[in-house]
Amino acid sequence: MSELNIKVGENQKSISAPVSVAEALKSVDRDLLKKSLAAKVNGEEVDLSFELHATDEVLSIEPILTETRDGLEVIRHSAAHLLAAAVLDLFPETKLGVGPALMDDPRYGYYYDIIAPHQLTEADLPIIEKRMRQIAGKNLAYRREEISRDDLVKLFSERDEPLKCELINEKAGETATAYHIENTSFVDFCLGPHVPNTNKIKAFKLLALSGAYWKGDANNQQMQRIYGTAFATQEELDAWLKQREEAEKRDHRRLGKELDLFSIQDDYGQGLILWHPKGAAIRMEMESLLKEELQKRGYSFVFTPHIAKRELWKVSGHEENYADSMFAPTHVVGDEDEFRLKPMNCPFHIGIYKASPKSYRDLPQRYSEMGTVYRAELSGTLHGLMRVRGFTVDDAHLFVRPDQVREEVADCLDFALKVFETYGFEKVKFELSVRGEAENKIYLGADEEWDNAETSLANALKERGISYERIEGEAAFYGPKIDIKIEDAIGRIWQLGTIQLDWNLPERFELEYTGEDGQKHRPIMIHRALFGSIERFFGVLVEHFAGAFPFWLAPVQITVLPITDRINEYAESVAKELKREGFRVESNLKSDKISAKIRDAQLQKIPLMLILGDKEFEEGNVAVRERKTGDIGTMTLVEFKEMARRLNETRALANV
RNA sequence: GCCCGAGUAGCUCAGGGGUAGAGCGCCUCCUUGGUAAGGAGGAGGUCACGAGUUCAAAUCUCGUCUUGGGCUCCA
Repeated sequence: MSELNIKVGENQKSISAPVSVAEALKSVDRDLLKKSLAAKVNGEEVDLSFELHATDEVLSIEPILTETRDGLEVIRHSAAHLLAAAVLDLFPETKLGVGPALMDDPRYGYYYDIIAPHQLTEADLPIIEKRMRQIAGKNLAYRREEISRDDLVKLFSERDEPLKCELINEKAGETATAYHIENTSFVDFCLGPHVPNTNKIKAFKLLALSGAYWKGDANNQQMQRIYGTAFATQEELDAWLKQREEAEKRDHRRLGKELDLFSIQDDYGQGLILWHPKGAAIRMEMESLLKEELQKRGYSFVFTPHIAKRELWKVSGHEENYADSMFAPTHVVGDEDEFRLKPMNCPFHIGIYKASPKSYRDLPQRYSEMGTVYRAELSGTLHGLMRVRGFTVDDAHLFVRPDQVREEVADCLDFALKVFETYGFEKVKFELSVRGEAENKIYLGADEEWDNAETSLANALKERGISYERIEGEAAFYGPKIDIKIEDAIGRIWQLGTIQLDWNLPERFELEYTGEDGQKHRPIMIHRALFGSIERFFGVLVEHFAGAFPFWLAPVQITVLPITDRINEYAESVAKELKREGFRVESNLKSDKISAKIRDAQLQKIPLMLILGDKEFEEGNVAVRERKTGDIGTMTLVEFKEMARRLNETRALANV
């Protein structure tokens, strides 16, 4: 028996080897072992059962604890195995695909892709889940095995698991690792680590069923995917389920209908939005905010058509790279020329730039447009306002000299922060996508150009004191970009706009300006959209505010509620006066009781209600109720107008 | 596009081989009530569409359309 030196946290000690990781941890701290699911030995993830052998070096052992992200990943991955074991148990003919943990998808925690002998339906989920619980309850061990690749392939081909064989041949080295849950027929080709036994998986749930292509490729066989999630404790699972319910309540499709904001109707086409008066009122405010800021920042407004000659899309490269997302060409009867609906606005703004020669003094040129574009999205991907076929981009294209990039980008960042702050998005995330190891990607332009551009973007971010994430290899082939993401009121992340540098289109369209030196130079184009799509951002806002828009955005800002019919006339005069001042006002003259009228207004989430009875009429006052606070007291109409005007002007998020 | 679920009144949904149901909303009447639902009556539906099975289909079968969940965070 020999000695082994281990280090766990600050504790260093020597124990006799060989010894399992579990025993090693236990020798340091009993409680620590209880909380551990797996461990990292010198940084490498291993099971608790992993055997440590004598060595001269000091082994650093870091437990992977239940409550950490790594721990959760182990739980979820192990739960995926448990799911597969249950499915195999119930349907022995099943062929296995892959079953990873999902750590960044708020919807699910893991899945397993299978080829099942019959088509599963939602009714199967509780059955499978029940079997998972039975297996988990038996407290079976997850056993790891090191095995030669050939033996493992043999094992899986005997079990008639063609997909597993394919994976092993692709991924495994000379030796491979397999995991087996004891007393089940489940074996997986898997790196691990896993929980030591099934009773460590305490809180899990199956969630959904879907189709999924083998390796995500639509040319491959379609498999059945079972989604589930798992957490370290039941409390966490319950909290997650509750959050999910909350998200459902905020669903913009549901609220859009309840609040009469917009509709999508078969007769008009899938993925095409009809903005109802109330939705349109909100959109007008959204656009006003943008227009104000655009004007302040020296943008020019332009308008461009919805279709253009097919030739244009050839020059721009869309025909070549983007044809699948474009509506098919169309033409005037009897005419040769073909036209296509625009999927992007850039070529039009380029046309405006090219309409007259530019000197270096003219730059930057900043063109902005609420440009409506059309994209032929696959029917199955359409989703409410979030994924549509016709939408409006708060688009702008800046034509700049290389020395202007940093400053212009910095202003875009200010712009973004200002706008999102107004909506109450306190957490805005920026991601800088730069070129990476060009494996199968051909980056356009010289290395020097790229270096300069990437540095300009990074400097713009730094200059504004914005922390950002740098992502290698995510740049477009034509230039680096900054993506903008925001976190909403219930912690969900939405990818919105982007600031993109582009030297491809200037090249394709041969854009020029005359420099100080009298020579022709090529401008750089910056594509810049903050919302990405007005429709989508509107959807995000609906969910963010849960339909309870702040005063300045609310489609109906004020509703006037007379207590009795005697007051109707006064109520109407108040409503009329407020309308004249530019507020969006309704009045409710039905013969309902005041409490019923209030309830109605509350359900419509109208920010301010004016409750008018004999007293108010006689004194010429209004009694104000705020939808969240309730009664906020009586004031003169003049005072009320002043208060409401201030709410509008400051675009206040709270109404009191 | 592909896989699975769903389509019944304006909305939310129940029902189910033999007069089509509820609540909310809408209209009318009664009620005039001070901060989240007063009462009564009425109108409103080819049960998504098309075919088939049947004496009989909203119901069962098939197809179409629409809609919802999803379609490699890589053993």
